[in-house]
Amino acid sequence: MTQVDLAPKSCSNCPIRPRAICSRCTDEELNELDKIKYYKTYAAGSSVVLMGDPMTFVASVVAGVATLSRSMADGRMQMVGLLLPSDFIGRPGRETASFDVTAVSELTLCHFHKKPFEKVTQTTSHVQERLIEIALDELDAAREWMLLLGRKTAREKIASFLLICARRLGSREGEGLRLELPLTRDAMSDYLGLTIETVSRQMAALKRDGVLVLEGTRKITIPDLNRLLDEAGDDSDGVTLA
Amino acid sequence: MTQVDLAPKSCSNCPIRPRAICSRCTDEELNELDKIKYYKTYAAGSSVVLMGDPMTFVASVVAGVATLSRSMADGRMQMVGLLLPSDFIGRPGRETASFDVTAVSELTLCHFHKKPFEKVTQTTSHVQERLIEIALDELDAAREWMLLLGRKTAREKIASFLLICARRLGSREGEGLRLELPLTRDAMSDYLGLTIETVSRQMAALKRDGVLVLEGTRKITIPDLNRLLDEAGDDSDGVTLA
DNA sequence: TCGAGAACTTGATCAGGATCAAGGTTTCCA
DNA sequence: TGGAAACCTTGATCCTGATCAAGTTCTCGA
Repeated sequence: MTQVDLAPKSCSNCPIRPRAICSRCTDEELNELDKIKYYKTYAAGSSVVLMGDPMTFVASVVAGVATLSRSMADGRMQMVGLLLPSDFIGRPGRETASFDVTAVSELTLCHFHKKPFEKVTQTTSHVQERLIEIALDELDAAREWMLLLGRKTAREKIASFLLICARRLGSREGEGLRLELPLTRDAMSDYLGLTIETVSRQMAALKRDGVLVLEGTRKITIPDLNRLLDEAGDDSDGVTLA
Repeated sequence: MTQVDLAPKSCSNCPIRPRAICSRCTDEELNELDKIKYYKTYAAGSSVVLMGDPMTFVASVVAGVATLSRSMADGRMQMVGLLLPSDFIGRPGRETASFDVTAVSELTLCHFHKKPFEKVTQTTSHVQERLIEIALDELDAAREWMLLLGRKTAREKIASFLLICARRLGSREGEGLRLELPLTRDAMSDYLGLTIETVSRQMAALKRDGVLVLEGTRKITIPDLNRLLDEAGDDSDGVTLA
């Protein structure tokens, strides 16, 4: 596989700065971070860490899509987070991974060695603040997702997922919104607590009912975002999935 | 209702200090906190805050049990957190509540006015650190719960819930473990993403199969914790619900 | 101690989504 | 460019947990 190295050469041309853990860092602080960071690219489908592995780093997603998931002994699994560019991976103060992290597409991470990074958080209060913000945003998103998993119908689950993707990845096109789904049907089913067959059927139903237009299997157009919002049930204040 | 005021007179006799947000505070810092805090007791069943309400405080649970929940327009609801003594409520840096908070039993909270509390977190690094720890622990618990909601059977859900209660509330008794359930069957169903009838039936089934002994409707004994662990599916590393 | 309401249990039936099974597309590389 | 594998769709059937409907057992105040 020819693999283009997508790593930015330095923080100055980094595409995710505004939302990342380092968003409020001064040039000087960035220089400090530079000493403890390294970029690495993972192939689509490869594993970044497995549950129980020692975690020697934390990282930011620079490009691509990763998933956080948890499995049961008999093979049942549930995705518990979707990691898009600027999202943060890892947990200062914890030695081993609590979940599996998997690259879904080709994935570039900006890694920080954990020990020195912890020193930075302890001494740099705005990094610590940013970390709290990130953790609390993810907590809100996780709880929102609990409502989805526990109480929503299959159709509502699909609509909610499309809504998240539309908000985070969509681009306006005339009346509607255009986007490319970041996940396969299979990964969608893992995320939504459904089977792949149910995902496929509900996508077909939403298409039949004019809620979305499919072009191939990943490219979709949402002609009317409010219609989709209705279908999603009760996402009144907007899901902002971590 | 005769209502005994359970509020401790001061931090020195506070039962939840070791695990609370103020666990690492010096006496001096406690004096500072003392100026911005107040105790308040809520009757069982009463609402502490509703989603969308302005949040003017953060708080620690001192005694009793509260729930965090989220509802849909048509009445469906999902509990997204169970708050036991020492757990923290609220989110610095957010103006309105993202979820409903309800007192399940008589509940005593130690409130801190939000604005001055935010000042404390900004200037006291170990409070900020404790806040990160708490948020990340809750995030882990929420993600663990997502696996339960998305993939576990009704029987496994009940067993997982009992396991959490046993770990956090149980006391050893001979071979087994004894505890009083903190929730009604109805609240359990909200928590587990089930109906009350299913909860009742599965409790009966677990009793029939000797996994638990019921005494009345809330007092239970677990003769064999490992047996319960098996029934819960895959809680290998231990659920520590926030 | 009685009575009313809340909390809980149990039974019968139903339905949404899982499972089993087969076939159709797309992608990718040899 | 052809073939295999991955990915996706569609159909038939099944099963777990929801829903509907009575009862029963607690709890607590009068």
